[in-house]
Order: sequence, then structure tokens, then C-alpha cells
Amino acid sequence: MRILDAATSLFERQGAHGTTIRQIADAARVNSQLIYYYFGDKAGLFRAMLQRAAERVGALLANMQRAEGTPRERLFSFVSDWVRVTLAEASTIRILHRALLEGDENFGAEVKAYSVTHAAAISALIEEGIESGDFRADLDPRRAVASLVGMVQYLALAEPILIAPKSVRPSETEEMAKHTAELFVRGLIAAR
Amino acid sequence: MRILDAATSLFERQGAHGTTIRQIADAARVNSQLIYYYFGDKAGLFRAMLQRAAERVGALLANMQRAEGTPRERLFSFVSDWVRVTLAEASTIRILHRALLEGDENFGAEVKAYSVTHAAAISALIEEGIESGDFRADLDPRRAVASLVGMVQYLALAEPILIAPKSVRPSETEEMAKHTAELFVRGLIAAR
DNA sequence: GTCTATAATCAGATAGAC
DNA sequence: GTCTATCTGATTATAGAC
Repeated sequence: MRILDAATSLFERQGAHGTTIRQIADAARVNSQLIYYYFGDKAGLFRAMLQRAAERVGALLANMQRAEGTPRERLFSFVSDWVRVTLAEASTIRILHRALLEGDENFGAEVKAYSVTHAAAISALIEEGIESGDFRADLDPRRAVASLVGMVQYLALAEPILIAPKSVRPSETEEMAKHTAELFVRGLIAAR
Repeated sequence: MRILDAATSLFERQGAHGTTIRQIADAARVNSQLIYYYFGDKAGLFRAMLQRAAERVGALLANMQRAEGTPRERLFSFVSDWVRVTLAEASTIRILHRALLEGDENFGAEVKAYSVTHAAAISALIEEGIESGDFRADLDPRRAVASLVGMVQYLALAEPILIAPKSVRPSETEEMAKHTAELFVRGLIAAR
């Protein structure tokens, strides 16, 4: 829908407080009253916009295929898939971070719950690797997860900061996925 | 100054658009007109507030002592120091990220320039390690820097999201510094 | 330097015609 | 469903007394 697209684009750049109903209406080339007709009020519009964003990323993450093999192989595959999804949906991920930052009360809880589940899955995979002897015994899985989340998520956040958006070519995505997975997994494995 | 402290605290939670002059005046327990007297207008206030924040972090980063030893040892020391600074000034760092996100035009350029210099220093250290044979020859230093920046910076951003602020005890800081440095350096070193 | 108005603007939201 | 007109409240900012 044009209204949600316009709201998304403006919210990404300006946040909810910085974006007016009229800006959105102009960008979507509709009358501003149509927004009230569909969404009730400004909060309702952003709720719908964020829900769409969360579903989009949630679906992609849920569809990441569970690989076979050793914990090390599965982790490598998991991380590189995650980087691919993150770069492909960088804009959407920025929006979700922004929403968390702006402290959208009840919405935040939903995304946080999702993040915790996701983090727990990675943590379990790491613990498995520690028990199998693949990974270092001195690792704290929780800390390792925190590092990984940062490494991956910051790619989306940094895109307009450190990296020029244009510079993310398809081949770059693939190389970044491989690089990140390699770096992280090597950081975990037990010294031979 | 009380006004800048209040502005900082409110900006961190609500952003510039979400924070009113009166909220700041009330929090600082001064008359709202005093803010115009000192800073001219709202933009001037936030400019002064951000400048103070940038100087604070900039000074801490500039004072990080340059260690001696192999690239590997220096990098370890550099990363663990950086994590310490980041966790100690997490709140200030969040503010700078928030300012970049909100797109404060000329301010953004300043912080970006600083980040680029910082990134170049790390990149040079990694290149040195590659040449000396300490680090993997297949590494792209630019990508490695991106991963490191994410791993470190996200600690500050995630504090209110993934990690409960209270949970960052002093000993945690030290362990997180060691963990991050260890993880990153191990990810870089050449297989034996 | 600090206060009390108050002007000027802007944004969210509603009413009601078509 | 879509438009114009308008209300209401909040917010930035100024004027001017003390």
C-alpha cells in the first residue's frame, strides 16, 4: 500500500516524532484525511507499518534453512544466511531498531521477545559445539551471542554511516556473509 | 551544566523531535527562557549537547594507550580498551548514534570523519598483521574492521535492548573486554 | 540573568459536503 | 472513499518588566 510505503520511508529517515501525517500524505500522493480513514490516528498508522516490517524480517529469519553437519558447519551456515538476510533487508531492520530506540512500548516487547528466542537458538548451537569439543571450553555462549548479534546487526545500521548504501553489490553481500561466518566461527573453535 | 545534562538525558530517551524545551527546562529546574538566553534556540542547545558528547568520547578514544608488541598483542589490547571505553560511556555513544540516525547534517559529517580515521587506524594494524604473517592472508581488512566496529558499538546500543542496563557490573566489563578481544583476534589469526 | 506574558506556527484530529 | 475547511492544543520563540 502506498501510504505504508511512504510512512516506512519517512520513518526510517526521521522517526515517528519527526514525521507528520501531512508529509506522509504528500509522499503517498493521497489526501491526509485518508490516513485517518484507514488507520484511525498516527499511532495506528505506525503500528501497522511496524507490524508489516516485523513480519517481513520475521518470515525471512524463520525460513532460514536448518543445515546439517557439525555444530561448526551449522553455525557457519547460520551466520552467513543471517548476514544475507540482514543486508537484503537492511532498511527494514533499521526501522525496527529505530522503533526500539524510540521506545514504542508494546511493540518493543514483541520484537524483544523475538530477539530473545533467536538469541537462545544461537546460544544452544554454541553450547552444543562446546560440549562436542569443537569450540573453546572457556567460551561464555551469552557473550558470544552478543558479539555475533552486534557484528551482524550493525551491518544494517552502519549502511548509511560507515558504508555507502550503493557500495553493497550482490557479490559484496556474498563475500560479507562468508567473511563474517568465517571470522566468528574461527573465533570460537578450540585451538588445535 | 544542568541544562546540558537534562538535554542529554532526554535526548537519549526521546530524540530531538520528541523532546520539548519545557521538558528540558523542567528537568533542569530552570525557567525555559534561560535556555534561549544561553543557546539561542533549540538547535543551538542540541548542537552544544552533541559537541560535548563527541568531545567526551573522542578524548577517551584518543587517550587509549598504544601498546607495544606484535600486531596480535597490540590488536588485543586495542580491542579490549575499546570495549572498556564503550561500556563506560555507553550512554554517550548511544546519543551520538542517535544523532547520526536523526540526520543532524553538519554534525553527522564531523562524527563520520572521526569514525573513518579510527577505522583506518584499526585497518592499518590488521594489514600489518597480515604482512607479518600473524593474520590470515585471505582477510579483507575493511570487512574485518566493519565486523569489529559492529561487535563493539552494538554493546552500547544493545544495552537497553538485549542486556538489562543493571547487568553490566564492573567485572562484566572486564570479562566482556577480554572476550571480545579474544574472539576477534582468534578470528583473524592464521591457522597453524 | 530571570521572570511573566504572549505572539506565531505547526501538527493532530474532526466535521461535514460530495 | 475522498475532499475542503477548521478546531484544538502544544511548541517554538519573542517582548519586555524587574
